[in-house]
Amino acid sequence: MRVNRLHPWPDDAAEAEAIQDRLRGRVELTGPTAFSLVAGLDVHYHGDDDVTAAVVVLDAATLEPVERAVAHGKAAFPYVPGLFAFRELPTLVEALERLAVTPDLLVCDGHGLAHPRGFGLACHLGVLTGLPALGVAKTPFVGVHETPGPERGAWTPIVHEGLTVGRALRTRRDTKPVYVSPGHRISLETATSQALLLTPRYRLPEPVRQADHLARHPSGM
DNA sequence: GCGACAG
DNA sequence: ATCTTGTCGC
Repeated sequence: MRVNRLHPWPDDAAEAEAIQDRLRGRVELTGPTAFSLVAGLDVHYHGDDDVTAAVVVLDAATLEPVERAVAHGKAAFPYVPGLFAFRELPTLVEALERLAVTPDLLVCDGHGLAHPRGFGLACHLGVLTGLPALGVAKTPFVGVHETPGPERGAWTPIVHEGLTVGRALRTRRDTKPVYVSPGHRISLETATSQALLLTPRYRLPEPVRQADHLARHPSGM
């Protein structure tokens, strides 16, 4: 698939924040409620700044893999909480561009709206591709929330600066929750239901799990 | 001033 | 993210 380059690469944190503040206005919180080709994305780090980005596209109905792609590169920015997306974006975009199919939904490893400026990795990838996107993070970042009940499907709102920006969601019974937030062209409600639908067994959604596996073992096995 | 801080 | 053993559960 093709991905647009909507902005120049930032030289420092101030420029990166300015890009986030500008692109934030493009985020849409409504969109489709059902999907047929769902992509999971993840990045694996080696040594200091070598990265491998992986994308796995699954058939939403069966959760069977349809296509995979990987790309190797360098972390493109220093790690700064809140600017994390700039590390992985170029390599993730390269992997996406190697896909022959175009997915309907991107499931990203990190936050979307639940971000200090309301523009996490999932929002950034959504805006660059124009595709619906949601974020699933393994740890909370901004806002406050109660602990959801222990059963699969239980959730509580994440409230940041008076706004509900995401949900703490229990995807598996008695297992630490995940933190779901909209990225682009999706509602919080749909992001939550999709995250749950895509997680029939383990803690993390199947697309992200498989992308994680592929990023770690690009050659197979 | 000090600690915390997606991956 | 990554450095790392054993252990518990499916």
